[in-house]
Amino acid sequence: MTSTQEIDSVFHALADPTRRAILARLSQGPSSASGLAAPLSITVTAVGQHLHVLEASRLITTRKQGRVRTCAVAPEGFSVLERWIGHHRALWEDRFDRLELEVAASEEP
Amino acid sequence: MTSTQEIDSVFHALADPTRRAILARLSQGPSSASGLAAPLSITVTAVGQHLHVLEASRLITTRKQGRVRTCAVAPEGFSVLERWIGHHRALWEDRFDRLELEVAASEEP
DNA sequence: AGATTACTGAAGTGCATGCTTGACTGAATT
DNA sequence: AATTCAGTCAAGCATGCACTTCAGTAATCT
Repeated sequence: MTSTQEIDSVFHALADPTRRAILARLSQGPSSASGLAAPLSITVTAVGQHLHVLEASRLITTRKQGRVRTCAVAPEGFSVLERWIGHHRALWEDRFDRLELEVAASEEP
Repeated sequence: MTSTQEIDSVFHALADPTRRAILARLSQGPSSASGLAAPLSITVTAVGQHLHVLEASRLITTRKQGRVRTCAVAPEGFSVLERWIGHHRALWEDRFDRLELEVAASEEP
């Protein structure tokens, strides 16, 4: 099962363009916090805050060795997202199927 | 192609729990605005604002006949979401494959 | 025709959020 | 040992946003 809190944190994390840019960058390979900040033209502090949000929603993992924190994408957050989509798609396709049945039944009196 | 504006509007729409509740309700069948408002214990005005956001991101369609506006889920917004996930999954899995190749190459001197 | 119903628009409020600055910690470099 | 470098913490600011109330429009009911 997927709790609504998990879903909420994932969608909240992905709602921000800067965080999606960070994810796009990380999906091409790991990076440090300052390495992420440079092309975004924002402060390292701001990046740190985004990383905290992304890590809380399990979209990335973070590990600090020495003085540099290395970030990489994590599959868990994406799984939550995919399960949510799958669930809703199933609901609405099921409803669509039943609608077709009703139409078929009404055409055959 | 999917523009970043489309992606942004879809994620922004889905970031709000109330809007996701509306979607959950609509995935079980169409409803009017006031029919959506009742179980949410918020004003019809608030629902109308949410509907505007959801419609702009093509997650729902609405149609006003007479004085009642009927809402239903739409597949377009979800396609945008699925393409985004697929794109990122492809990037990171590709990277993962290349990583495995490197490891295999380094183990064979 | 008058009353009720379903929604829309404008304006306001309070809280969340993204970002900044400035001071600080600890690791690496010289 | 002194300095630079990577990141963190606290506080503040400005914008955005979800929601409300109040007023208005148009369709439906009696």
